[in-house]
Amino acid sequence: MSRGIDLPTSMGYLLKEAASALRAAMEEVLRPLGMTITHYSCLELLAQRPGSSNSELARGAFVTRQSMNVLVHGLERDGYVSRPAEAAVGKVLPARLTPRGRQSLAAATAAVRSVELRMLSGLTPAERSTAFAALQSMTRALRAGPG
Amino acid sequence: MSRGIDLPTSMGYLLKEAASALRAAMEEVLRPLGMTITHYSCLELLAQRPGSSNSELARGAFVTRQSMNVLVHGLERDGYVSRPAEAAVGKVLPARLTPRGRQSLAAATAAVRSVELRMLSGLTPAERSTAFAALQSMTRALRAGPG
DNA sequence: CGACTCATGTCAGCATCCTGACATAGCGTC
DNA sequence: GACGCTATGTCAGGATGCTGACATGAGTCG
Repeated sequence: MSRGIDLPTSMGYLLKEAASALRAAMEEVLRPLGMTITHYSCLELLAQRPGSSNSELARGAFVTRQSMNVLVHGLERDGYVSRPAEAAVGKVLPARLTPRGRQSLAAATAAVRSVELRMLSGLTPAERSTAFAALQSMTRALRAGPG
Repeated sequence: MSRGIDLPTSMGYLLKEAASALRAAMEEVLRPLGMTITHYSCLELLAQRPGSSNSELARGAFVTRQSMNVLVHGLERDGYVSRPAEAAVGKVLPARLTPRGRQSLAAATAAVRSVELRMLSGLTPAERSTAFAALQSMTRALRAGPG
């Protein structure tokens, strides 16, 4: 089919490839639970930072406020999260997990953890920490801007 | 604003974070050239594998055949790539870069290369190859499936 | 206090990409 | 040659996410 020419051996392409594979694997294990990756990300963020605002969740899940807004509304409608009807102070509506949301998250977390373990199965602890530091360095350098 | 609680320190989150930062940085440098990431990816793939089919390009750019199809039609309309009107054999329409496409790609490649260099600026050659191998291992393990 | 800046929530419109489905061509097997 | 399997190109429909814009509230500085 293809002439077997070398695919791009750039770190950028490899990073995209790994992220794509991770995304596919996570979708695969979350689908049986009736959740999407964004669903899970939102719940996981709320578990770690209860009372987060919509905008904070959006930044944590790498989406816009608007997208996260419709998602949170859906989660609220389905009883996974709860928000006060009106802002106690300012315009921020702090969201929290409901018991149902916490229960749903527990199953999802287990599934995602298994994916992450599989992803790291071929690496020694030393290699893992090196890769971890390298990814942190890359993210920092990219965020620094062109200057 | 936030209580400064530790953000997820999982490799998966970090991978997504790095890929997101890379995407943002690439969009930033490609926008002045009037190109999107998918545009660039398609042209780069065609430069490395001339005569690729639409489906091959889709796999290489991590999108569906349908999405790549509309993209290639646009690139063909704008004179960046050329495809035969009818398939010489089978249904495959092999695409090739036009001189204009090659010229446009050259500028984009330079811009993307600068982003990649910035991304790797904080890493030693040894760290780079270790990270490269780690990403390859992670991708392989994820693609292997749950079994 | 008044003006300015910033962050947030929200609305409307649009672009992008995907899922599902279909017909067709090549390939291998019998 | 007939059949099944795979891959490709294409069409229609819908879900998802983003850009642009607006009003409001909080904090800051003169």
